[in-house]
Amino acid sequence: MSNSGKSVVGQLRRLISEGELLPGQRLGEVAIAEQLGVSRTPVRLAFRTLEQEGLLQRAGKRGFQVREFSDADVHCAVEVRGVLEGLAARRLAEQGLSPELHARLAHWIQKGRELLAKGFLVEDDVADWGELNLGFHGTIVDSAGSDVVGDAIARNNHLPFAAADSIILDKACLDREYRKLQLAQMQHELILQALRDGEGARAEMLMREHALIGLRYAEVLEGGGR
Amino acid sequence: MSNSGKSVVGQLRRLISEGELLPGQRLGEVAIAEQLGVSRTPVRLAFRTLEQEGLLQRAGKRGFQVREFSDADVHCAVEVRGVLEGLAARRLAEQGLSPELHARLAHWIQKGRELLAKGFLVEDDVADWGELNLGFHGTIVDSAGSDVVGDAIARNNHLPFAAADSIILDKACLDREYRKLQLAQMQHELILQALRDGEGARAEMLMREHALIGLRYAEVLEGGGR
DNA sequence: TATCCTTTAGTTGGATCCATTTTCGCTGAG
DNA sequence: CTCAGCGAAAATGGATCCAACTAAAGGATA
Repeated sequence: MSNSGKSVVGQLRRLISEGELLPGQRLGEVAIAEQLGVSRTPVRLAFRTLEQEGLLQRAGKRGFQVREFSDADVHCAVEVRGVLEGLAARRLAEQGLSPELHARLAHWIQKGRELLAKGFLVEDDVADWGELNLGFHGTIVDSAGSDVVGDAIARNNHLPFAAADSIILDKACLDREYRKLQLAQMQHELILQALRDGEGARAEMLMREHALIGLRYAEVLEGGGR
Repeated sequence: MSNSGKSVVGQLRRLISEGELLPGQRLGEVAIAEQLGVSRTPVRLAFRTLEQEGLLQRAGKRGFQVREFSDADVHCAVEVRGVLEGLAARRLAEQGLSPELHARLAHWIQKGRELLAKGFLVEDDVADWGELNLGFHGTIVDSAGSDVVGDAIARNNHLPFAAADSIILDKACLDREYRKLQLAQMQHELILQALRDGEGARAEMLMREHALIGLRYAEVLEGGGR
């Protein structure tokens, strides 16, 4: 079977985010089980996990259905990530940035500078930006002093449109994406500045605004990008 | 069986929050299954749910263990609730408070006034306050325009010390609790004022500060009350 | 003809069974 | 005496079986 490698949860997540399973669609355990070539047991386990993640919701008294997200939901999910990452940034600024942490963040910022230095984007840059963006954000969140914040962000990121690396919406329009990443890079640098100088409130607000980058563009692009 | 009524998830949650299952303790499926008098299947489902809720974490490659929470975790969890409820309050203020919503919130505030009017607390008041507090907070969160915020808060509230109704720590010391609830009531009234007048930033900040009530007391009380 | 009741089919929750993996303990050798 | 290797037992993941419940469909009666 081709599914041995990937978990049922991951497969279902992919099927949902790729639109194979439509929002509102009712999911039967047996149907999914035979579609994935496994027994009902792992499917039942996966349904519970995905329910907690927010991708599925109970359909009445019987079974689950793919949750559908409105524009307001997307907006809220991005704002939720913003306030949570803002909280992490503020805590980090308040507790002081160690030299090691500063170096780690500066490393990712340097990566961003190099990526944008040539003045335009190529397709491969998208993955590289995703990596450094994940590194920058992850470093801040993991340093907030408790896993609780990171867990809350991770749970929120299970909503496919809410994750930080969903900034890149449109590989076709690399010109616009370049300007977007320029702005994001600038915000990263300002955030590090605020963190270094212990400016908690500024770091928090910068991080919250930073989260909205993808959203504002998504709104302009007529609700694109899921 | 005495467990037919309550779900396995609920029973495990109770066992954990009551200290029957100690933090760091390894949980075997069979052990829990026969302790609860059920088969392994519902236990396996419950473990996945509780893992997502953050009460359990994977113990190496095999099985789960009760997650242990540091003081920093407690602090962070309360702050997370604060920023999320603050987000809900700000959104509500920005979108404007309908007359119906204002009436609902004023109703809970009136309940609070009546409860505190007599100048002291009796034991039964604790449950009443929990109900009105839940009503007030729930009304705001449910009106934020998207279930995403409420879901994030609900997930965070699965951490037993993070829920809004965990303000009441000490039934023995009703005098101190009375002063605490007086403060909380005042904050509720200020929050409604800010919501009514469309003061988004003020509503958010008041809500964030409001979340810290239990925490500040808990710190003074030497980490008591879970 | 419409509504209510009954029956039936399908779906979900719980229990048990089988296979795989991991860990612990025992034994033997250096 | 210690460490490594092997074996056994236990625990977990997956599959299947059984029971209970829900929902839908069909028939009967007003």
